[in-house]
Amino acid sequence: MSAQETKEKILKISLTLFSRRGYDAVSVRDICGRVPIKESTMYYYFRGKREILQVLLRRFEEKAEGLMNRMERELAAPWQPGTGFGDGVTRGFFEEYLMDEFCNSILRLLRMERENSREFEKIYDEWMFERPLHFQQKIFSALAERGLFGQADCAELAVEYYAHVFLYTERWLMCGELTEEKKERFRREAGKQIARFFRDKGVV
Amino acid sequence: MSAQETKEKILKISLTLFSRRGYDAVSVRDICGRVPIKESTMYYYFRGKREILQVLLRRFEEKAEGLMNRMERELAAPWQPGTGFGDGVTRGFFEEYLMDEFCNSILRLLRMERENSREFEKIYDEWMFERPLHFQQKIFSALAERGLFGQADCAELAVEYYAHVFLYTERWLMCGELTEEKKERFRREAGKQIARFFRDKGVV
Amino acid sequence: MSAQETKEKILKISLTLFSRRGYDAVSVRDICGRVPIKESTMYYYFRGKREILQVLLRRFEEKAEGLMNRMERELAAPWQPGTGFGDGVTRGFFEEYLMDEFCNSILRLLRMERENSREFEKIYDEWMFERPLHFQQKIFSALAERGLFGQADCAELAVEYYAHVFLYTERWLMCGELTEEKKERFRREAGKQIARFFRDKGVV
Amino acid sequence: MSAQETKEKILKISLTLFSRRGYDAVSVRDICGRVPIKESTMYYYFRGKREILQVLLRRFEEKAEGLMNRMERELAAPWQPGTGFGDGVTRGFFEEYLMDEFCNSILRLLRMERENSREFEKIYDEWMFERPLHFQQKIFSALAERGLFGQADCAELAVEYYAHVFLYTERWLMCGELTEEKKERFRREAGKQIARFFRDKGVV
DNA sequence: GATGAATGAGTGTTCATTCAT
DNA sequence: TATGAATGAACACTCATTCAT
Repeated sequence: MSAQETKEKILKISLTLFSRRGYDAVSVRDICGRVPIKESTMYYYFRGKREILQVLLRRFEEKAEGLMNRMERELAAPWQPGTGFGDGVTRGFFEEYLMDEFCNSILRLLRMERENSREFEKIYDEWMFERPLHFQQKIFSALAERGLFGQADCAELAVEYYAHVFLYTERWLMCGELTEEKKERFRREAGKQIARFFRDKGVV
Repeated sequence: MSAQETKEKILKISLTLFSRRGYDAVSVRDICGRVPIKESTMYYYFRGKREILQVLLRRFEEKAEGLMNRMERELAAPWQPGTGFGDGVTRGFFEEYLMDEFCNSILRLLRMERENSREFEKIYDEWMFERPLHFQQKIFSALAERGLFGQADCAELAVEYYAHVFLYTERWLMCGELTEEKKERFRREAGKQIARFFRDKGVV
Repeated sequence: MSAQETKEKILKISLTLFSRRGYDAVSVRDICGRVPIKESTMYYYFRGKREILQVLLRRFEEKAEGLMNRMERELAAPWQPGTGFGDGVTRGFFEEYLMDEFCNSILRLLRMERENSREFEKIYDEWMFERPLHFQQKIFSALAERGLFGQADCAELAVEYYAHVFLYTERWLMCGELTEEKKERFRREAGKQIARFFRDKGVV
Repeated sequence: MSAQETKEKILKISLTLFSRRGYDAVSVRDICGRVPIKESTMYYYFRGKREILQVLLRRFEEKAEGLMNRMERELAAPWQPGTGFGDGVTRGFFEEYLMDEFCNSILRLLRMERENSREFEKIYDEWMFERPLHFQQKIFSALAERGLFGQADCAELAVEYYAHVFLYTERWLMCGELTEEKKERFRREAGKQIARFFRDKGVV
């Protein structure tokens, strides 16, 4: 195994364990035993347990930032007739963010660690609430501009919409193993609520 | 301090710490240092750290069970004209459950620990999702019976309704200290969404 | 072995090892292995390795302070004819300070640790140079007052006198094991120099 | 940087750190981080950390031996009228030995390490006491031969003389950083004592 | 010449728990 | 009731060293 691979494996396994049991409850022994390397080898790649966490968080913020930007650009592009406008970005947000193994794990980890640290509380709040809500609001604004949606307070609509997404996210995506079965259940139930939401708002 | 008082103090302090930092991150030293008693004294009252947690959980289940039963009985009682039907139970659910210090702490603890244990995952799911949803469905059924609410799929309505409650619960009641300010914010924002919900459904 | 005895034994063994090898080079394992207790037991008596050192230092400062005070009082007392004035205090300084096992060990430890810490440098300087020189100056003043010694700059005389004491202290008392043989050699050689010193100064 | 330069840099930095903190307290990481090279590179130049120390010691012994021999030769040379006989060698002993950065560092290192090792204890004793005393005795013999000094037990005189040098050496040259200020203070205070010494002995 | 990758032994320290008193 | 004294197992981390490249 090459050096880069070893480092990646440490990161991958650490995230898996951190997201399941929380940062503190995972020991360096646990991580290294699964790579497998000796504990002292870990200190060749990282300055300490803490640094693993920091690298993971930095990567997450970059990835999430990139994803959000990409989706905003897609939103600005002209509407492709024949597809529900905004379907693509919604699917992107679900599949590449909430259900993406890496992002999902980080969000779970943050949800646990926010209790111990103001910094993590802030990051969790940003990426679980602020950004998604803000993004959803933009979608509704874009829909309204194109006349697909009645003019309304987009911020409030975003909250109403996101509440359903969040409930199902918490229920199916953020606990236990992220199985295909759970993902499917999330898609189905959240999809149903979303459909109802648009029907209620008079969108065809 | 009497024996009973000591035992209660151990439980109270343990819950406070567990709900903030998680079960594993709290040491017997932490707990006993705050009571204050010597660590070995704790083993006179409890078989071990684990038992403290079990006693707390048992109490919670009894208390929550009792609360739900009491509210269901209230729901069955004839409607007091002049008050919004169901207002009392809703207020009860908010004030005596989600915002009650004991229940709130347990729910936070469960939310953390469910990652480590199937058992806790089950309990959390039951008391954060299953029971509240089931209970909310009963409210809507009761409202429909009394003609205050159009006939509809009460289960689906319950989900739609509870999604908002849950979002605000997660955002304001389940992180950081449970201050009066946060409680007030929850009451206000959740209340607004609930009002909108009933308006949309044609309930006066 | 009683608790108090255990604590004292930890202190005694720690000092022995610290004074030989230096604080850092002595491990908690080393100390506990010789007591003998398990390492975790040490943490019942002391908050950490550092605290052992602090307790030892505090005791030394108290003891040395007490000794200096006692000797100053003796100096103020009327001269017992038939004995060399000041002989008692000089003997006290040698036997109960420089050659006392506890004080000797602490001084050796301080001599090593002063390289690592300004605090220790200060304490060493105080108890190896400042205080002894100041004390010796007082002896010469007292001798001069009683007419046993020509008036002179007592501070300079103290330095001249103490230089010999210090040389022999460093050479025989502050390295390797403090054997009776070395002590005897110190007494003899330092005594000779002291005698010569007084002879040179015209004291009978 | 050439291989030879790298090796010298390793030695120089090692000595600086060893003399400040002691051999054990300095890690290979510390040394290599300051060179800078990778730890593994060090093992190309030296068989291990221990060998660095041995090379330094060997060099010191050669250098000190050379210095002593040179000074003895100077002593045997005919007296240059107009200068205090022996001034040159005394100055040489101070400036090129006690205050020379390399020799000073080695002596400090030896002073620390002699506690851990018989071998170092011997070397320290030799180069801090035996040789200087022996050398000083030769100076006095030479002075006496030339009639500049009353016949006396040169060995005893040497001890008396060296005691002062040693006290000031320990106090100003062997702790903390070896600044110009400290050197100057040493020259001044030791010089004063030496002058007094010769005055007392009737040397003009 | 120099290093990237790895390791076994050891560091000080915290942990939940036991048990005689 | 309560505790003083003790412990084995685990913790994150540092160390000098090795060896293939």
